[in-house]
This record gives sequence, structure tokens and C-alpha cells, in this order.
Amino acid sequence: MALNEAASKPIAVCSAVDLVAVLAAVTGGQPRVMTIRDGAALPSGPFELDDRSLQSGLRAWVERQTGHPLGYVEQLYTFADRDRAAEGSARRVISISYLGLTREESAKGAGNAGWRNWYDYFPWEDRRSGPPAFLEKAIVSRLRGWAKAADDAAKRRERAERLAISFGLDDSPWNEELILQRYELIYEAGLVEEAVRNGDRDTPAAIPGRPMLADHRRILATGIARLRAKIKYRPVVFELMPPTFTLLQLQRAVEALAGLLVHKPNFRRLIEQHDLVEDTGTTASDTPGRPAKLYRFRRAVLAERAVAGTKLPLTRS
Amino acid sequence: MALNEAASKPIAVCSAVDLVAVLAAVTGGQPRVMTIRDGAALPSGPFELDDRSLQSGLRAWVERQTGHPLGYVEQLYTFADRDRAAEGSARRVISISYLGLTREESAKGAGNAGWRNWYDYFPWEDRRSGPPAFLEKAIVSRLRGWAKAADDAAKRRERAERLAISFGLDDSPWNEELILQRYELIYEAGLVEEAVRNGDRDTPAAIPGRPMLADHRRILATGIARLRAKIKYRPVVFELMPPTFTLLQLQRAVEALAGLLVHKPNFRRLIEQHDLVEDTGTTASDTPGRPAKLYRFRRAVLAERAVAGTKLPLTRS
DNA sequence: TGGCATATACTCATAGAGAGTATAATTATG
DNA sequence: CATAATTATACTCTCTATGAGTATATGCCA
Repeated sequence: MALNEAASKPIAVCSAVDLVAVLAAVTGGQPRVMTIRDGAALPSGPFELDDRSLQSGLRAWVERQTGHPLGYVEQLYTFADRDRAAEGSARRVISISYLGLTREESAKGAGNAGWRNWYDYFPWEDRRSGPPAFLEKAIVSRLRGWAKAADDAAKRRERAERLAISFGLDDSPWNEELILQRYELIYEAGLVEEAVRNGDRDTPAAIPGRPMLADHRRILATGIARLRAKIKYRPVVFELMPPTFTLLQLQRAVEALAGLLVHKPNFRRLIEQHDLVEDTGTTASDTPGRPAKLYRFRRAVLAERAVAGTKLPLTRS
Repeated sequence: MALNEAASKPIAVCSAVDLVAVLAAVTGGQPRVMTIRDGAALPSGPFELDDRSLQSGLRAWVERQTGHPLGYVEQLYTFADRDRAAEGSARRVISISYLGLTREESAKGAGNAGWRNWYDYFPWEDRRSGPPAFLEKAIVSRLRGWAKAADDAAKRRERAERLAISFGLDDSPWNEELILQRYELIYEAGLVEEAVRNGDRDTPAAIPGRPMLADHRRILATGIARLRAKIKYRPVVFELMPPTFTLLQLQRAVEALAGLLVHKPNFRRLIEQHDLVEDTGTTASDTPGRPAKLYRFRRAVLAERAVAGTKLPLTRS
């Protein structure tokens, strides 16, 4: 790495650049992600020089694939660590990843492309019916062992602390946004197949959760983390909803993304007091129980409230 | 862009990859950014294949340059739009940008590298003494003209709305985080030298604010925006502070970053009730007025509160 | 000694979030 | 047909955080 002032024009060092998409949807109260290769990889491909921009190319591709406009795209992260490169490749690949939100509906999933429940890859992240039964035995206890196995005391303490914070042990609360930290911990401890295949150690029994090729599962974790954070301060859930929906459907979508249950009365109050939706006048008929009003997203809020608000105690005038 | 499932190993399409750093500090109540080429560019250089990771290389480089550990590094964005490429180059360059926080102190700024007040590049972003005098005449009125000059009515409305939101006109409040949107607007309107040089139109008098080479000013705006957002929910200001400081110095640093004044009593209450600092027992002597207590950052908060909190109305148990 | 400048400590009102309860309108079931 | 089950919707109560402003302490300097 140079970063020196002499060379402003980059020397012709050349890297392969790969685009990777985390494409999310919610269907039937379950979070879904678009995959290829029978669920073993995220959609990806080489970055070609004739695209106008990274985003526009991704958008076009997704719209072709799903037959549906891609409501929201944002760049996630650019990965280039050599120690996480695709299996055995000497060459370094730079992966620029994107998060896209859409609806599953008309998914024409050509070939073996298709939507998967993303908790297939991270079963421990779904706590809608409480912490999964296998969590303590299959994951936490083994991570505790890994933490204790560190060389020196300082490292042991550090690992134990990371473990407690990531998984909400001791007094820490569970924080659904820390999905990437949890995955990294499990990876470092050598408990996922990806780490094993990369030769970090002999094969211990991998923990529950489907692996992916290369570092795609890490990229997926990054995307889920971003989405879980974003639903809290930006009205992005609506990109995943059908044109009209009931408040319970909306709540179920949020719960699917967060992997947690929310308090119904307070959730409704939140939605209403922020004026995020408007009544359509119709009611849903095919649901059990009392029929619910159908709402639609008030798209005007996107313009009105360009971004959340301040947390700084500003002065007037 | 392919993203197709057949090609998972990227074809050997090759791009030049460039690293760019937005390195920030606060000195004497002013926000500073590390530059090279007499302030015309951000530190940058080709990405070399032997770095262990992008971040580690950046970190090493900065520590060599400033003689100071780099407290905080995060990836900003990866730029690759062809229409913003370096002047006249046919070749596409991918720029991976990073935000780093440090202290200016022992800046050994070799050669013509050095720290600059970042408001040299964005004078309209400093509102600590109110909106700058030139804002209305040199910027806003010209942007209004640009908005009115659009082809069709829809586009005119859209431009007027973007203008109002970005610059806090009409009823919108000023939002200091929208620095990138403001720069993009000015750029699109052809009012910055960078846009002029790229040949968008004949040279109108550029507005106040120093230009930079290529798209470095855009990258700087991205960095400032990220920092302005982050100080609100993460204790990152402290990376910019000396080991001990008074609460007023801390406040001045926040104000320098945000370009806005904060309410002193409430600011202190915020810091105290979040337990962000601890008393050192000493007081500052060289300041005017009543001597203030010196505090230090309670680094433990980094571990305790890994991340802010929830905005979702969760259910118990 | 009397400003002047800063530090530090309170007060008061209000908005928002957490938690829980009560009632209404359907369909399914015995 | 009555009743249970299920979902919808409307309130209540409490507490904390935030916005805004005021009052008092402690130094230096002319």
C-alpha cells in the first residue's frame, strides 16, 4: 500500500473485481434471500467495464431476474482480505457487495437460482420462538471452550467478553444487529465449514446452518446486519411489502427480519404516529379473526423526512 | 455486469484499484483533514496485492505518517462510476475509500502533505456562526435558477424539492448530515470546478470552496457525512481528543464536526448520563474563566455498549 | 474590587418509549 | 346456536429522555 503523494495516478496494478448481491425479500412471514447454485452462493459475477455504474448494472440484472423493480439498492462493503479469498486461489479477488430489497412474487428464478429462507444459513439468528434449543450445546458451549483455549490470559478475557456481548450472555442483552460479529466469532473458532475447508484445522462437526461458497455467508451476514439496523431508522420494510397490507403483516415482516417478536400495540402506535401508512378503505378478507384494514405505504414520507433526526442537543437560533 | 450463475469464478477482467483515505482530526476547535499535493488531493495510492487486508495497510501507512496510532478506521464507499473517473482517463478506476480518525499533534506531514481545515473545501457547511453570508447569493439562488431551468415540470419540481431538503429552505430544517447531497446538487448544477473541468459546460464562476483533483472532494464529503452521522450514536469523538480534555473542549470538537453549535447544559447532561467520561482529578489551568475539570474517555464503554440500542418495540421474554 | 468568562448545578415542561389492559369483530367448533 | 378462538383496535399509566432556560460558583485581569 502506497498512499504516497507522488503517485496520484495509480500504477497499473490490476485486480479481478467481482460484484455480489444480497437480494432480500419477505414471503409468508419468512425472510428470503436470492441464491444460485442450489443455495450455495449469492448471485455474483465479474464487474464489466461498460456498466454505467455499479448500482445501475445490479439493478438491471435483478429486474431481469425477478421481473420486478428493485426498490432499494445500497452498497454494502468491499471485501479483499486475502485470507478469505475463494478456495485456494492465489489471486486476490475484490468483492463489491450490494444489498437490494424486492418482493419475491414473480420470481422467475431461472435455472437453479431461487429464494431461500435466510435462517437456513443462520439458524441461531431466529429467536422469534425464543433462543433455539441447539444454541447452548452446539454453539455457545463450544465457543466457551474456544475462549478458554487461548494462549494467554488477556486473550482469554478478550474472547470471553466478545462472546458475552455477541451472544447476549451474562448481563448483555441479545442484540440482533450483531449477526456479523457472531458469525465471525464462530468462524474464528473454526466451527463453520467454510473455515474448515480453508484449512484452519481438522474437521470438527460443523454447527447447524448451511454453508456457502467462498465468503458468501459472511457477505450475507453483512447484508442482514445492515437491514436489521436500517429498519429502525428508515422506512425500508415497505420495499419488501406488497402494495397493500395489514398492520399485522407489516409487523410479521419486521419480526422476520429482526428475528425477534415485537410488542403489537406499541408497534402500531409507532407506525401510526410516524404517519408511515395510509388507509386504503378496504379490509383483508382471507385472514382468520376479525378482518383487518388494508394499508398502503405513504411514499411521501421518503421526500418529507429525508433522514431521521438529530441526537445532538442543538441550540436554537 | 453478469451476476449469472454459470460464472462463479470471475473472468479475468481487470481493474485498477485505488485506496483513498479521509483522515480526520480536530485541532484548536477546527476540523482537519489530511491532504497531499498542497491540499489538492486526499492521500491515495494503488492497492497492492501483498497487503494483508485493506484496513491493515491503511492503518500502517497512517501511523507512519502521523506517528500516531489510528484509533478508528472504517470503510466508506467504493466508487466506480465511469463519468466521474479521473480527468480524461478512458480506463476505469475503482476507488475504495476509508475514514480514519486520529489526532493531529505529531503530524510529521512529509513533503507537501499536511492538515487542512475541511471547511476550506466546504465553506457552506460551517454554520457555527450562522449561515454563511455568501450562501444565499453565491449558492442557493444559483441552484434555484438551475432548478427552474429543467426541461419539464416534473423535473423542475423534483429539483426544487431536492434543493429545499438539502439546504433546509422552505420548512425543512438544516440537516448537517446531508453534506454529500448538497455537494452532489452543486456538482450537478455545474457550479464546482471539478464539474467544469470534466467538461459539463462552459466555465461559470465557481462557488466558494477549494476544489480537489478527480472526485476527491466527493469522497471527502462522504467521509464528513459519515462522521457527522456517527458521532450521534457512537462515542467516536473521543478518538479525536487528547487523552484528557475539558467538557467544553469536547463540545467544541463536536461542534467543529457538525458545523453547528450545541446547547451546553444539555450536552453536559448527555455526556454525564451516558457515563462516557471519568474525572481525572485534575483541572485545566491555562484556560480563561473558571478552571474546568479534566476528564478522560471511559474506554470501557466501547465494550459495555457494543452498539446503541433498539428502536423496535420488542416484547419481553 | 468589579467585571468578564467560564464551569457547574438545577428546574420545568413535554414527547416518546415500555408495558399492559380492555373491548370489538370475525370464523371455527361443539 | 352458543361459545371459544383469533385477530383488530383503542386506551391507560409510568418513566425516561430531551428541549429550553435559569441560577450560582470560581477563576483571571484590569
